[in-house]
Amino acid sequence: MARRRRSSQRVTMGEVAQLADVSPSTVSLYMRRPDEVSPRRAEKIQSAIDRLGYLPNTMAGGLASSRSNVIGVIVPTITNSFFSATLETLERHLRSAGYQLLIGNTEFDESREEELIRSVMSWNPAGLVLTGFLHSRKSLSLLANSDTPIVEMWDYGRPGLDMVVGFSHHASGRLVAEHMLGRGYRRTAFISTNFQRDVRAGDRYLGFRETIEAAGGRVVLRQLSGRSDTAETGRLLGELIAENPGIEAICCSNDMVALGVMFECQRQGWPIPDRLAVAGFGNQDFTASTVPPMTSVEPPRQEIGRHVARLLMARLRDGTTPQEGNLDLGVELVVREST
Amino acid sequence: MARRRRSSQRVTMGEVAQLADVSPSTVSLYMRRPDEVSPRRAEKIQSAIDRLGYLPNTMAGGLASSRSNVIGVIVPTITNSFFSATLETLERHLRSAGYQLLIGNTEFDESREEELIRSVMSWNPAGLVLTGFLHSRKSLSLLANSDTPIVEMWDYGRPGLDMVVGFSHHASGRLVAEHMLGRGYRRTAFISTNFQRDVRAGDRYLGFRETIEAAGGRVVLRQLSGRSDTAETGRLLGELIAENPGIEAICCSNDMVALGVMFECQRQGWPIPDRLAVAGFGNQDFTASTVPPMTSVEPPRQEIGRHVARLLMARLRDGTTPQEGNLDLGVELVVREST
DNA sequence: GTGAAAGCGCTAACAT
DNA sequence: ATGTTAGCGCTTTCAC
Repeated sequence: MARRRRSSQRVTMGEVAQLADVSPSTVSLYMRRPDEVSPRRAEKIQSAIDRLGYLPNTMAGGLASSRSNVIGVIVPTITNSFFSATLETLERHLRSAGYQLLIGNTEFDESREEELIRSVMSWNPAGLVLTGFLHSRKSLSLLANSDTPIVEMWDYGRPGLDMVVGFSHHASGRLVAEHMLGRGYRRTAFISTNFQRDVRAGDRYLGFRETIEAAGGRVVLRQLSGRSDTAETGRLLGELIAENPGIEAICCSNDMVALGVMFECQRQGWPIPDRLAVAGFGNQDFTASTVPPMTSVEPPRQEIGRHVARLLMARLRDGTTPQEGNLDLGVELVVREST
Repeated sequence: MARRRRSSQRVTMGEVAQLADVSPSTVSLYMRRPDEVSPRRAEKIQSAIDRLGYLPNTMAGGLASSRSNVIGVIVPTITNSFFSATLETLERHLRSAGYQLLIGNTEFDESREEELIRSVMSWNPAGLVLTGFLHSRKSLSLLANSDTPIVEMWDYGRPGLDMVVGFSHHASGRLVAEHMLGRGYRRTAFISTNFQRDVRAGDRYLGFRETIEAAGGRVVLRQLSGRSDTAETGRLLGELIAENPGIEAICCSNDMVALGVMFECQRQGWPIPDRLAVAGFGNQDFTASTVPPMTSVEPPRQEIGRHVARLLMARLRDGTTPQEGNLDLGVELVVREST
């Protein structure tokens, strides 16, 4: 069934001006700096706005002022509690400062990032937030001749394009390794989402492996084919233990993988941590309630959002970058009974 | 090099035209309908674009054509696998058709929805996607005198503002109830995230309760104080069973709550489903791997995204709404060993 | 404090 | 097929 609608004309600033009996530029001034308009006219203008249901046209405003209130944010995926928590915090902080987030997700595809950067830059954004340091050559050249403030987030330890807010995934893997070594585990395994998809999981693995091996231990690696999948994790763990029965501890690239490991242990009747110690990454809500409670690493999801917003706004306000334009927020190991 | 520009200054269409030795409007035409430009000039224009690194200014284009490629999407939260999966699918489909998503999250606050609608509408969006049917009076009046296509998603069964894509949460609660009754459970409980936050969980509860009670059963309700929290869920379950030792089955408002219930059962040594049957909602990946595997309801997360995109694009293309502008996508009960 | 006028960078009639 | 011209709805000098 086809339905026709009147294409209702939007109210413009000029119409508001006419009704309020002032000039358009006075209305414009009122919208931007209300206290520079005399109370009498201010009131007339406001009532005209209310009466007509006026909504300013952001595009026209952005074009005229040749600056926008848009901040582009590009993440690998929003279906992931890591990035979505950061996004939510970032959104809250930036929106309250009058900015609008334009979110793009690459679905872990580098060429999509390029396309997204293109698309975001065409909005003339006030700022751009990227995930990690890995960008294609073309992406870099797109950003090279632009003076848009850029923050790379969720990683740390390599030179960034502009500002950086994150933490070292390598150090985070090391932290778990040191804990495992402290508990006396030497024969370990690392079960991970695919490094192709998630380079940062790869960094955590390296940090873990280097530390374990430096202490004379051993690390067997298993990668899932794609994203965290508890069923595949269970299968992988079964094979892993069949081939390496001496393994005492498993470090997982995230909590979901660790959950899959714990379920499989339960199914096999392997007591945790006596037969197998298990650690996750993410410290998601449920880690405190697993049986036994899961040792995990708490990444600064929300803090990242907060600081990205702070740096961006400092730059936008006065063109400066705070001293700490390169910020390592660190992680915390939450030790529970699974190790 | 023809001329020097300060790097902060963006290249305009006019500069491309100049370098390609054509008029701006030819460049404009080339950008929008390349095959209506002669191959010779097309090539010159393209090489000028490449050489200058030209990126069109979306705001200027939008203003001039008085239409935008923006689709506003407002969800309660993006930190929730339900909505984020829908968003990801929606984004993929709409972006490939040239649209840009403007995502806002209300954090379950009705007054924030109003503000977000305002903010989105100021972009003159081509379409608007809202979650559910509950909108404040002011929100409604904002939408009343606009001809923007609107889709309300993730719910079904009440009259919508325009188009609707979702499923009945009431029916989904009923489905679980019928399954439980079929298994012989009559003394049941419903543990839920807070209805204030999540009205749809409330609908599922109603559907569940009505069906159980119609069969002579009983339902005890427990609400969490906020979002799904496995620790709080454990506590609640403990109290619930202490006060109602006869309860045989628990229906949870989502899989995370059900996971909390299963952990608590494991901790207490209550065999599932013999002492207590447990069902979730969401059919998240991990439900297949819990011990025992969890019975859950599969909502059409991705399908919602797909169909919202489809309806929106049909309307935008030819102004029509397909036959099924009001779409119940239904749910599927996935029965596993936890019931 | 207020208004007139000149754009912002593009699109869309229309003319050629 | 290409160019000319007149806006889109707002912001921003700059007079008054």
